[in-house]
Amino acid sequence: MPLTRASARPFRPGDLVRVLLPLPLDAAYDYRVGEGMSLQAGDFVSVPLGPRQTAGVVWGPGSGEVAEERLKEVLGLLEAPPLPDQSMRFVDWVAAYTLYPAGAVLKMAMSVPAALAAPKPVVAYVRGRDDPGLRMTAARRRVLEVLADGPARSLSELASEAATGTSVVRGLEGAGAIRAVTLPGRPMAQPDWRRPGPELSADQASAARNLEAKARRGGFGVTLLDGVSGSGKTEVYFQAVAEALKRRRQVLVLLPEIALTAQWLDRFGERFGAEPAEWHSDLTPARRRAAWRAVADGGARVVVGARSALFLPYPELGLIVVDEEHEPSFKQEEGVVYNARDMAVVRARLGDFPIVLASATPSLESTVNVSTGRYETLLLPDRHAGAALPRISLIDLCRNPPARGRWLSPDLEGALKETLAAGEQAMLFLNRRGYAPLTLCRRCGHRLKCPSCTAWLVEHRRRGELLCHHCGHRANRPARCPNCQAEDKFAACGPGVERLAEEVDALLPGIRYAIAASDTITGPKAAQELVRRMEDHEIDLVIGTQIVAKGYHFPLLTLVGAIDADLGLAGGDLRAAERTFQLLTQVAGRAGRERRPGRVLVQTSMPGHPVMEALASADRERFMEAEARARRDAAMPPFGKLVSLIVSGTDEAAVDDASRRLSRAAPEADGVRVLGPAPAPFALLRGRHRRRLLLKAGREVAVQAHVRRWLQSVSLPGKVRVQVDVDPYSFL
DNA sequence: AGCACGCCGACT
DNA sequence: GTCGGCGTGCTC
Repeated sequence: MPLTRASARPFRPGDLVRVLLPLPLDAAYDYRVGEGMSLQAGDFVSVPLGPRQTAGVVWGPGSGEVAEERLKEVLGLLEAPPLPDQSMRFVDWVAAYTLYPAGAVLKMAMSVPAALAAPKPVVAYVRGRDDPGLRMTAARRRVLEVLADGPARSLSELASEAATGTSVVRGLEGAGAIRAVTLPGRPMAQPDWRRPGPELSADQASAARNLEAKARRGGFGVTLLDGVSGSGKTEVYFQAVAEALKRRRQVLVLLPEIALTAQWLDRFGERFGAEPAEWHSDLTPARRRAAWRAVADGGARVVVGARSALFLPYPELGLIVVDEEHEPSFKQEEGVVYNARDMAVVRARLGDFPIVLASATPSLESTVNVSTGRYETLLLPDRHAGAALPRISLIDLCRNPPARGRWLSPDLEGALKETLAAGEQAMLFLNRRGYAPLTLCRRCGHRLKCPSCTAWLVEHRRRGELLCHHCGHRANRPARCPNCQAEDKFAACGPGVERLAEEVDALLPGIRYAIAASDTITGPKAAQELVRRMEDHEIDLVIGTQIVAKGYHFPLLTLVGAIDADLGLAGGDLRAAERTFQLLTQVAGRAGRERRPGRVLVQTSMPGHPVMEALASADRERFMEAEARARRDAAMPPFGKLVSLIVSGTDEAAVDDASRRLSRAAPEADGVRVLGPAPAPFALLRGRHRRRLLLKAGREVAVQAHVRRWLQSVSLPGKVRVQVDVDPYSFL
């Protein structure tokens, strides 16, 4: 009916519309709808902005608060499906919660500007006219034979099937023997929910049925899938994925570290017979564009991605799975600061569909939400296929120390030798990149530090450089001490994975090992290569940082050694104990995942610490209860709320002045306290001085309103920046 | 985020 | 004398 059509596109020529731009502006801008144009909320449009033009989204009717002479006209409607209403509400919600401008949040949903143009038609080749005069070569003949049967091929497909280069194909095109045609966009291969899943254990099957029923019914609800490492959580939630696909809904699976998901993708492919759409930072521009577009037009039914995949414009999202939900890397620390796990729950609530949080070591937040009844829980207490959980033993470094200048205790060294002698594989875990975390001058004690951060320079011997892990500053190893000019007096202090490798190499000459750290495993390809080398038993040992804790399944790996289990406990971080427990449990979970039993040796100088006792006694519940009690007593999250403000700038005096003024203007209300200013843990970072204020409030307090009013009440010079972090994780 | 405007060091 | 460094501010 005309009536519904008119109300569906309510903005007509001459009307004012509010257009949200993907920029950190405080508000959406008003524009006038041009002649011959009709718009609706969600439309992607092109608008003038100062001297340039930008893409934005029609957010609603104009505010009418802008002087007539400043108003400009919408330039045009872009050829992309409109941003779904749920995505718009999500952007507004995240902006209000994180206290970032809505435009900054929208930018995450519009991260591929090229996707807003009409998709390029797919060009493919078919046979052209038969020309007896055509000069024939072997390569040309192969090309024509390939096209003789079956469908049109793209340039690259045709060249590779005919085992020739693209120039031959183009030559034939020029000669008229083949011609290019445009095809409608190629549909992507679709995951097939009808394919039978693997046989599940009784526990798995009952959890799977439960999730399946939730996906069938729809409706918002959070389920914590709490299963020990190796219990087959993935297969269980795949059942819910299959059900959502059957209901014609899109599915999003969030993984903490997409570089490490090669094995996950293989499993998905085996289960559903097609690849999901991938979304992460190292996609090529073309694949990025294709993925965004496929999500927007509904062609992508399953998306697996890192946290930013949450902001893609799903028109039919019906299930989210957050795998490894405890992972701190779900917290985005740059740009808009948000926690993807928490925002995923919000997204599910806005869309009124179920969400599954999966982990072998659930976060305290989720555990508490289960105990208060906000989340449901499904338990998988046993490893799949009868594999046993590994035995965890502590090695007391005070009683059983390594030799001087070494890091492997005699016990761990012995276990390593035994394991390799038995033809099995081992993993050594040390959460420190590089060779040594600190280099000092033995004569004067001078320590090499970063010129623009409060941090030591870390020696990376293999690259022959000293690196700052915070700003990327690089320096060569100086020949003489910059302080006392002494030559050759530098001493490396403490171990990193490279130094550990050196020790192992000396101990077991010829041992085949790989170092796995963020600088050696840089993307999915490198991760896949590591997996392959382990599976093919090309290497006997992996020496890795925290990136080896996640998700890997190495059938022959039976020994895990944690070199310095206490590393994460230093520094008064709120979540230090929880995180250390999770990390060590996850690393331990790599051992003995198939028939051969695993063992885990944890080197610690604090065997009496609650984290170590919990690991040794496999008593997660008691540990988490004690953590929860401590947090409740201190009114800390999740029993209280925190907002951190980092004041930063290059001018230290201005930063100090701004922080003091903020402190004086701090909100005064029941249940709200402001601590600080204090030097932020990195008081100097990338050349900027930093001070921190911390707002602490009761659970019931609407902290956002307080902080918004607080920031508005103080006018600060432009050279001083305030970064707001609602629910800070790392206290950096 | 761009892009323009504006105020201090090494060039024809 | 200017070219240009990026620090600061504005964009409906």
